[in-house]
Amino acid sequence: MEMTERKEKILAAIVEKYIQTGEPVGSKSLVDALGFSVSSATIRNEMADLIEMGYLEQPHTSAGRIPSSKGYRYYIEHLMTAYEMSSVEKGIINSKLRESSADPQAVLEKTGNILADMTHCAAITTTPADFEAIVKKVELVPIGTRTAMVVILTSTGILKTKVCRTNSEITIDVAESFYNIVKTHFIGKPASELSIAKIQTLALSLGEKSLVMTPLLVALSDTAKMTERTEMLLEGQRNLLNHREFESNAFELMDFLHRAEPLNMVFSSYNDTDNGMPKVLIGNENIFKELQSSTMIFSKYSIGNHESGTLGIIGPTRIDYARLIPSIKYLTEVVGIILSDNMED
Amino acid sequence: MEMTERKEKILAAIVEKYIQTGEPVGSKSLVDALGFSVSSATIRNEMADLIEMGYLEQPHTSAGRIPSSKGYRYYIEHLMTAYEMSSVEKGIINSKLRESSADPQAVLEKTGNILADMTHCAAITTTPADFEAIVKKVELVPIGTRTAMVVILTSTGILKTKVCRTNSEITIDVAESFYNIVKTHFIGKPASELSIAKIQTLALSLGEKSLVMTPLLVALSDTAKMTERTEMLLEGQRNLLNHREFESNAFELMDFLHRAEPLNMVFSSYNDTDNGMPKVLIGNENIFKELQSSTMIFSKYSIGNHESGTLGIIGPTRIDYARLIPSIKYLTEVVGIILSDNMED
DNA sequence: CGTTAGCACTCTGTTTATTTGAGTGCTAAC
DNA sequence: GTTAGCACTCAAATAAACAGAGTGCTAACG
Repeated sequence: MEMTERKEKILAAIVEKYIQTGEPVGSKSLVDALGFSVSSATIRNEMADLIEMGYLEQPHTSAGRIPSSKGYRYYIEHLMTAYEMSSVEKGIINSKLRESSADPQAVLEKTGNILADMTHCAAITTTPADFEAIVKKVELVPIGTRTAMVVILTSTGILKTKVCRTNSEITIDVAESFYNIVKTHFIGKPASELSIAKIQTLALSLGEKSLVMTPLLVALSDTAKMTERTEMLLEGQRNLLNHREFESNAFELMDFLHRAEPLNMVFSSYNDTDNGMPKVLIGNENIFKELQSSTMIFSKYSIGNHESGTLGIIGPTRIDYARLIPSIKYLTEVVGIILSDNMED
Repeated sequence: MEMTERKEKILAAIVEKYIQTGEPVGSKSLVDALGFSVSSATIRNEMADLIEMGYLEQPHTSAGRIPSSKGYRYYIEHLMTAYEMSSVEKGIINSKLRESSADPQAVLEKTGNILADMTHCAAITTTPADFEAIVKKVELVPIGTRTAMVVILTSTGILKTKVCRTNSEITIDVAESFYNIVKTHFIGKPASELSIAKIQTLALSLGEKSLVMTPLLVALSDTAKMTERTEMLLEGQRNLLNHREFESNAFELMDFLHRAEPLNMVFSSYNDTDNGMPKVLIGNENIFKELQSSTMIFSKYSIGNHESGTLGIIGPTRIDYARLIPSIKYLTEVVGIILSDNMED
């Protein structure tokens, strides 16, 4: 059976009405919602076809219809007219994000908040990470006589610090040796080379200085690891409680969201930028059963030219796709721009 | 009417049974739970007295009894035998926290996680803050030609950093001037003196250098402010969903917890350390109506000798006080010790 | 042939009535 | 002061009845 224009119009009307009301949509209520005039019986016939084609579902025999995952997908790919954000809205978002633009972590937290507020869903953002990043700069900042802060800056503009403590005094002499080692072994090389293993072999060759140096180098290695590791920020989980579809299993969903690994798996298995369009996973399109009554919309922001992190939302499948997809797209772009600004020298 | 030993035993039994089962406790089921043998009628008489005295409540006529806030309070103050944590448990907590002991933020996050896991409640921790802190050290770490990181260390061991960007190059000359200004105006003085107002008057007196210097000084002021501001970390909110008492209003409660100010108000209005014992606020003992069906247990950790921050939990009033109060007490002590360690030079 | 009116049928959600049982409060006797 | 006994209360569970939204099907229509 093939799709006709009228079927498309009916499908679109059902999706939109259902998104709006949350109630299964009946044939009668569609009669007036549609532009052209047909009887409810005709619509029923068409709806029966749409069910057969897999675009609609029936909660039970004598109930209205609701869109299936496939129905939503057809809708977002062929039927919906994406909402255009006004420049005012854009301006507000922009200025909110610029407030704390120097700290990536803060920017992403804010982004999460904005997303959660805008969408009434749970928002997820991941901090930038880049496995190919190279160490650009290392600094050792003295804090106390035996305490210092290690600072790493990578080529992708990621800045991480860590405080470490040693057993003996960090003299100027020590600091100098530290910088020498860093210069010859690490600057200009991938951060991933700063492994514990390498540190250990290096420490062995240091002789008596090894004792003071090792903690510093270990801290350095830890910090380097931080530049590679993505961290997940979860905002607005409480919004999930306002959707009836999660009444019963809100805990399971929230618990799932806290286990970062599976989500990371999802994010990383969709690495190809779809021309900058956010990726949408609807209901049973999700791999994890915990998500199969939800929709995820996410997108990768780029720092410079590298896809560095993800931001997205999780909500019910019944969600205003036409508005949210463009919003997430825009936020992704802005975050990319702001964080890229940070990178330049 | 005065309290008798038998009444106490009955009250304790009711509280404990109710905490365990969540069902109103009837007179019959108490007969065998009590050590001595009396009939259910006698217990009923006693329970009637306890209601009159305000220690018990009745959800409706012909139902069992549940403890009132006052009843819980009497229980924790006179009747319960505090649970002693085993040294194994203590050891586990200790080592978990030591893992990331250098970064206070990380320690508190971990603490929150541990608390949430242990108690199945929502856990709140606040970062250390001290209004009387004195600026001990300031560093300017070069990041790029026009970017630098400002570092502040206070007398209470709080370390904060902020990246800032200027419009012109940060030369060695500029850095020197910066250090001079800092040395003469800020080191050894309270962090609170680093106000924007003061920065502004200072900037005016700088002449041509003002242009480069102002962003640096503003960043410095911002960073100083960060040392004073407490930040709230909320962990394990989802646990609240597992308590029937929050079935209907979980959203309201979670939403309340996200508005940091009211909670801060609560924390700061109980500043006196009650001999190191955690503060317990049960049901209607809470000022905010959003909390009146919950119990808060919190306690202040000290860095050095100053009370610096708070950690605690929020859960239903029906909670295992005998176990949780000592746990929170212990955690508070450990966190204090770990963070104090960081402070020493 | 697609469209439509008509109608019996299905299923849910709501209301109302009935029953059950745990638990109480009270009284009178011990 | 304690207890057995008993009538009473109330929430929760079960059942029955009802209303109404919506369908599927059939037969008629243009």
